[in-house]
Amino acid sequence: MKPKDENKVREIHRATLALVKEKGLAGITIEQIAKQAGLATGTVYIYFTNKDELINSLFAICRKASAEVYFKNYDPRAPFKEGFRTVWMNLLQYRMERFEEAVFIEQCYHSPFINAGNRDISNQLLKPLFSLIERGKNEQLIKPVDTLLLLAYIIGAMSEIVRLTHYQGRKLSNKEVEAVFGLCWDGLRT
Amino acid sequence: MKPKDENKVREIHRATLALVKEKGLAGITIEQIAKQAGLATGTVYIYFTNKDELINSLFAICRKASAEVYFKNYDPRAPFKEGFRTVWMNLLQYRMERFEEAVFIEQCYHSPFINAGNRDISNQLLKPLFSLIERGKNEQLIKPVDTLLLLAYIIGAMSEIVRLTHYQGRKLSNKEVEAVFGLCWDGLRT
Amino acid sequence: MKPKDENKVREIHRATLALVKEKGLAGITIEQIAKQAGLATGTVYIYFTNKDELINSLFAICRKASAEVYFKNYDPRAPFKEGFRTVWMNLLQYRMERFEEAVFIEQCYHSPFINAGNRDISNQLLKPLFSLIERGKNEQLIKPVDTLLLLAYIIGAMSEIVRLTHYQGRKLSNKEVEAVFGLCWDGLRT
Amino acid sequence: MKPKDENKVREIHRATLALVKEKGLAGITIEQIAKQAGLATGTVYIYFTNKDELINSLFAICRKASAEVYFKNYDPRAPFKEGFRTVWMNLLQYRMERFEEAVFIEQCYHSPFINAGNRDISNQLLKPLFSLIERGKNEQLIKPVDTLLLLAYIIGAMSEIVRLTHYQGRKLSNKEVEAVFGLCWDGLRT
DNA sequence: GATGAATGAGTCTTCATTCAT
DNA sequence: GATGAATGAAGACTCATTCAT
Repeated sequence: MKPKDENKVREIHRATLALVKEKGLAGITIEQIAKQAGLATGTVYIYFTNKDELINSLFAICRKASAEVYFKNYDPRAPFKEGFRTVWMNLLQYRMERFEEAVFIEQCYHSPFINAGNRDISNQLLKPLFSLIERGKNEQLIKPVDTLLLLAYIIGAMSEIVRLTHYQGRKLSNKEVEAVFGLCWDGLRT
Repeated sequence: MKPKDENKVREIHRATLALVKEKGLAGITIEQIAKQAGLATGTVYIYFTNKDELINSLFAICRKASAEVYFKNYDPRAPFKEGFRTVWMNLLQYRMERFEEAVFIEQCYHSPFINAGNRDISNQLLKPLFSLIERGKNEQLIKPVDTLLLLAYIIGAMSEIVRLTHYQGRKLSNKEVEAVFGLCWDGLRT
Repeated sequence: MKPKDENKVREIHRATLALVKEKGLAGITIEQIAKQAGLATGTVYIYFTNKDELINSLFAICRKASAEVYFKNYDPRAPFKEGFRTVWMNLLQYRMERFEEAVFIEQCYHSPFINAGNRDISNQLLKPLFSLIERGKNEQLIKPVDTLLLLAYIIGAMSEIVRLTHYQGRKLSNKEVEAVFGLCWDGLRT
Repeated sequence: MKPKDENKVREIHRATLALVKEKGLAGITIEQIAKQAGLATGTVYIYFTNKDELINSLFAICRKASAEVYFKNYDPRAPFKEGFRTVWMNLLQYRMERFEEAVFIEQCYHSPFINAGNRDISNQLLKPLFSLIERGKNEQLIKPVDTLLLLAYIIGAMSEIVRLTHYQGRKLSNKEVEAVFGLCWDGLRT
């Protein structure tokens, strides 16, 4: 007896991310995913009841995984700016390393695949970031602007920069990272 | 292949934008587009040779249209900050009013529809913005950071904020618009 | 503009009956049905939303069509035996001519296709036959046995005889028809 | 291909009969059969080379089994009517108890599974019944009608009555059994 | 030009069968 | 022998595109 191979779930997810980045959600088929993952078409259906569930589960995983990394090395007793910087750097690194996931998430919004429940859950993952910004505002280090707007500002700028460099086929130098952080921080601070 | 009724072309484009926003590129069919535009399926093929061309032409139009609006009321003799502010406001207004186009463009980027040529052309439309930022850098009002990074910073932040408010089902108040401009400008300025 | 061709519905039904007789419900595919009807696969889906509906509609039609023929030339003022004979002959003729329909109906019972509603409706079609037998019982010409049992007796015997001759590749002679009617009538009469 | 555990073969057959009655031949899969029999999918293939053979073997068994029971308690020296009555009652009892088998046989007849050989063999099982009726005709107790027609009459009527009561969810009372036998016998007798 | 029915290649999904454990 | 995951051919269904009206 061969037990269900939890590894295969990961292989399928990985293959899906790669293909969505390349062709978009509109352009992928189960057969392609299977081939990319080194499996037969039917095998995909052992691990997922259908394409919908495959996409939704991947969506949920991507959302959750990112949230778990954001606060790595974050020390709540350190001064705000230092803590913010840590989290910001984590975010940047994660997004650069996992660009495919960002593309996938983006394509999922406005897709017939993602069900409403999944969307809501994923927003809750922003909460820790939300609290962080609130702290900065309480300490009067951050402008007294609606926190969600501030988060959109931070994440939007970062996403676009990651996207740009990705398509330029390069990485940000350390100097550039500092410069970009400077843009972001100067925008936020009082 | 493009006879008289230029009106129908616009109807089809409009229908496509609405549907892509609702269901994503992955979820739309020619039949749906035709119905939404109040036409028969076959009629779409009188105005577009195929789906590919329909999407590509819409992509090109969206790109161009936006570029044309950016510099409305821009006076090159006015001080830099004033000019930048004018362009920034134009950008913001355009994106809020035509959110569907932003979604469409975004979905197109990783899709099997958009051909390489179209992608390159569209980037050239950024040139005026590019020059504007360069001017700010020359006048030492803007940080000496790679201009493309600065553009990504400006546009990324703005896009995300527009998206956020769109999904919140609201508009930015005048005060919020000023606050957001403040974030952006404080980030950029020396 | 080419309007939906009601003829095609009939073609598809006809093709389905032929194939079910040949291969059973278990052995038919939409592609086969389409080919047999001289259509493309997709065309079948213009007239039926799915295989299920195709089978169910055919089931309903077969049931209804038969009921309409049973009482042809039946004169309620004629003596009972004469009227019964007329109906019995109609039944026999119909079943011999439309053997395929009988096979189809038979296969449909115990199939995943037929939905409960359809089953119930079809039973109501037996009502006229039911009344006829009741009349015979009232006139004390027919044995005082549960009417449904009598109907099952009549129809079961007839069905099997039709089936037998069909597979023998022959028709009943006039003499045989009379003989079989004799079996049936002698069983029923008081 | 048929090793020890004859028990499992029976379990698989039993499971198949139950499922065919419920869903028809068109609706069953090997996986369902295995699950119903409490086995793994692969195990079925230890006892049967393929689905075809599974169905055919079950078909053959059902046919044979029934034939063996028909003449239980039949005394060839008893008067014809008594002997016929014994056989008729055996047939009735068997069909009521094993309704599933009747459904299965019926579904098999127009199916891509049953091979021609199996069909012919099964008809030979009717021979004892055939001889019985011939005896009745020789003794001039039974109408001089083609024997196969008489058999179809007897079995068809009985099948339909069993089916009717089965779907009514009830059994025939002793009185009803006598009444139905009366119908049949009065039809046959001279 | 406009229509929408017709087409059939291409998807998703199922399922008989195989095979590693 | 038993298991159930893996396979891939085949079936249901969709949809871009064509074409008769």
